[in-house]
Amino acid sequence: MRYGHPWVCRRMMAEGMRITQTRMVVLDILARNPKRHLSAEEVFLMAHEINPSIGFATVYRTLDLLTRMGIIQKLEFGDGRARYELTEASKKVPHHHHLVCTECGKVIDYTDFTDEEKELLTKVERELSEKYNFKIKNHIIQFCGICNHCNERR
Amino acid sequence: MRYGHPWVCRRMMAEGMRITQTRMVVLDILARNPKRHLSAEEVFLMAHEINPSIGFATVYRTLDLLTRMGIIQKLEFGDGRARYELTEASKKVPHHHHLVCTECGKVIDYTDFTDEEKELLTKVERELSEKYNFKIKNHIIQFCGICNHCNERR
DNA sequence: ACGATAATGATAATTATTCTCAATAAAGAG
DNA sequence: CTCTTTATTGAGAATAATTATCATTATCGT
Ligand SMILES: [Mn+2]
Ligand SMILES: [Mn+2]
Ligand SMILES: [Zn+2]
Ligand SMILES: [Zn+2]
Repeated sequence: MRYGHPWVCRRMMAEGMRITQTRMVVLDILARNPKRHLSAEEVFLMAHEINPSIGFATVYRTLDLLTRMGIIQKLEFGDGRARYELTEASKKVPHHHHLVCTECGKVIDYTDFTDEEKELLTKVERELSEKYNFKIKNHIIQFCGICNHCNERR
Repeated sequence: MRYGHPWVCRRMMAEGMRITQTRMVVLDILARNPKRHLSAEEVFLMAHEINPSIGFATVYRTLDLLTRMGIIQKLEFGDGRARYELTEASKKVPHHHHLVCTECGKVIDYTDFTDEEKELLTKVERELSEKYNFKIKNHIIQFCGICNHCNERR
């Protein structure tokens, strides 16, 4: 069968993994929804519409696999369910961080200031990596607070 | 009764909250273990040793309360349980960020580079705050990767 | 097409966290 | 100190996200 995402497929094959229908469907859902922060359940529901035989457990397994491969990133915004989005490495999504409202859970992606941030981050990563002998794969940066909507309701 | 943490007590009273045994015990446990990243269960077990009548639900409630007050911070390192530590605002713990090993779950606190980081962070926070009309309370910065121990085991 | 086996789907099991509600204890008034 | 009000608590049940199990299936090199 023919699938998209040749870069991911190549990596999977190189590591002896099988390229399955479910894996491609899950990856495709994430690639087609770069702006959202999908939970496992949301991915499952969308996958289920494409192919009703896809199971919930496999969605979890696939999300975990893609996370370990560094293709997607698992994020926890404090509402008790993990969320997933493509990483910068996928080339489908720009490098960005998050603003999280602790009142309503709203999440804002921001790409501003990332040049300066990026520079410092690269430096910090390099030095931490050296000092602690730690192989850094990625990072999570979130600013937590109250969004404008929640602010006005006071 | 006489308790420590006068700063926290003052804030609680000012907001009409009651200063209870359980709250003080939980706060004390966190203040006495600044280096660890205690889970709710760990706090409960320690609280239970001090006063066996303290219940699990109240530990959760107190951790949530202290988090909302900005005295402690809730952290998720990806192992499925939240962890808590004092914030900088408590003056008992220095401003720091985290290195998280995605293999074994080890967490390293690092205080290096925080001067530069801090400066940029302050600037970013100010600008984001303005642009998105977002009242920023704190931030979470984590570098994820593989620790030296896990690296050597390959 | 075939065989070895990695991957899957259904479902049960686990586990962190939240909810419920009667009982308790903190704080202010007298 | 005693009394009253009511925020807070403890026990246990309930919820909900994630993980484990296991028989079945689909992938892929041959
Ligand atoms: Mn995002
Ligand atoms: Mn820490
Ligand atoms: Zn909000
Ligand atoms: Zn490790």
